[in-house]
Amino acid sequence: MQPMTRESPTFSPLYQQIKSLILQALEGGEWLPGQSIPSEQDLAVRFGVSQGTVRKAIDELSSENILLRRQGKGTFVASHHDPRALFRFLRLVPVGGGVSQPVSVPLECWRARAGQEAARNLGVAMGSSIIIIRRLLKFAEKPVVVDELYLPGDVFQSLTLEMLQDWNGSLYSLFETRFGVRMIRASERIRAVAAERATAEMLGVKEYTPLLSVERIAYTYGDRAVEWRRGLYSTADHCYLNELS
Amino acid sequence: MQPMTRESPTFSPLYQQIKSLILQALEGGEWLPGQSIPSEQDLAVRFGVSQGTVRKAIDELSSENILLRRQGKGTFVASHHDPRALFRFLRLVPVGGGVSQPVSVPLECWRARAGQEAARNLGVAMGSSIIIIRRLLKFAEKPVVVDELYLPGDVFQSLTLEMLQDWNGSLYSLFETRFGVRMIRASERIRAVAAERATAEMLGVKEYTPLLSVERIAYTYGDRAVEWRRGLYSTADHCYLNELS
DNA sequence: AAGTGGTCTAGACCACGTC
DNA sequence: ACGTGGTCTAGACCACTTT
Repeated sequence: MQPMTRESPTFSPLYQQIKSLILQALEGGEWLPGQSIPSEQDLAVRFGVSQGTVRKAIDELSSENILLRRQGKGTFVASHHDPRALFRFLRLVPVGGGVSQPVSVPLECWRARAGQEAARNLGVAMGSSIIIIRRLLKFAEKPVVVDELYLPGDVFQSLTLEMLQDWNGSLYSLFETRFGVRMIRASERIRAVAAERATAEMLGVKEYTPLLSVERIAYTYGDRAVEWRRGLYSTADHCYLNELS
Repeated sequence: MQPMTRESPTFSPLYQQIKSLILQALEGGEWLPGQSIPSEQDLAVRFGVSQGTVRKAIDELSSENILLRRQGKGTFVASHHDPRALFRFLRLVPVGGGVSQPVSVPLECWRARAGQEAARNLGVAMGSSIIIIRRLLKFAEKPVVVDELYLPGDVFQSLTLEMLQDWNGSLYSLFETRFGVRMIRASERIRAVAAERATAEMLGVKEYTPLLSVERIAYTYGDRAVEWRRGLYSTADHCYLNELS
């Protein structure tokens, strides 16, 4: 592999090309979440570039939380099994300051056809098969979030309510393990809404209580949207924490 | 300058030490926001290290939005005058998808003594002098946010309501220009609350309308807290956008 | 001792912006 | 033509982990 010259219309730095090749390998399942990838030196030989160039590619993938470097041990494919990954996608902290692990309680799971909004958010055709999940998130036995998720049916074909209930771990670790779908990034749109009666009951708050409405679109490799969800957060005992930097 | 050995109890990589020295120079006002800093080669000579080491230090400062590299031109001290810096600290987008610049409308500005909460959040002694600002944020003539800010009195001594009203630009660009205080990062805690009567009137919504309560602590160099604010956001036409990555 | 990532250096050349 | 940051290389040595 050689650096292209400015003459090339598709010019990009060598380390970016290496980064793409590594991403391809990841997407193709050559190295699975939790496993180590080859050493920098091996990859340098494989791609025919210097170790420094591989290093720079891995640096970026590492800062994007796609790979994880561990000195002396190697470089690993990031996994949602890692408890540190949890807070990345669930930015809820107790208002008092303590710590407690969330417990996911799946309520329903059914098939449907994509409406206009779901189709747009998931990047699929209207009328195509989708899966809808409703679920509760509890902290220390107390319900804090009620979620509704929309997933593309083709990707999550064999998903059932039982599978969700039998799994103890995050949804994303289930998706990663059972469906080979690893969430890379997401964007959330947050608004304030009043609790409707059914929601209020599930969360144990009064009707019309202000709640956070958190709408998320999550993406896997190649910026492909594979989840659209809307959560209603009770912020009596927890708040959404965001670090601006 | 030389790399320390593992024997040293204060071991840190050379490039981290260079990074600290650059931060010191920034904090000391050696290079002001918007200005360029010396070239990598000059800094390498000044600090007695290789260009690559300076480069790595600047890389990190650049990824933290403290410096800004421009190929062919040089490396610049980031400034809140840069319109791109605005969205970093105000993650509001129109729900329709259009674009419009916010306009800040200062309402009040007065002196007070720090209570327990303000003292804790600003890292000052209880009873010390603080400044409180109330202000409205409008998008396309419509009020969307009402803010209350708490600032340490010693840092912002000469601040007046007139100064705020005469300034057209963001608050942070005022702080940077008039008080030499540059905000580096902030952390926000978001909850949902019901609008009180006075707030509802200012935002043009009904009493008890659900609003976002966004509480922010902002930090300058050396992780020193220099602002505590609470904003109430009307999310009828705008929503808070957060990218999880 | 061997293998991994982490740091540091020196030098070559490219791409961008200004003079 | 010159100066700036951006890329790429090759090699040395350090720090951490495992064998």
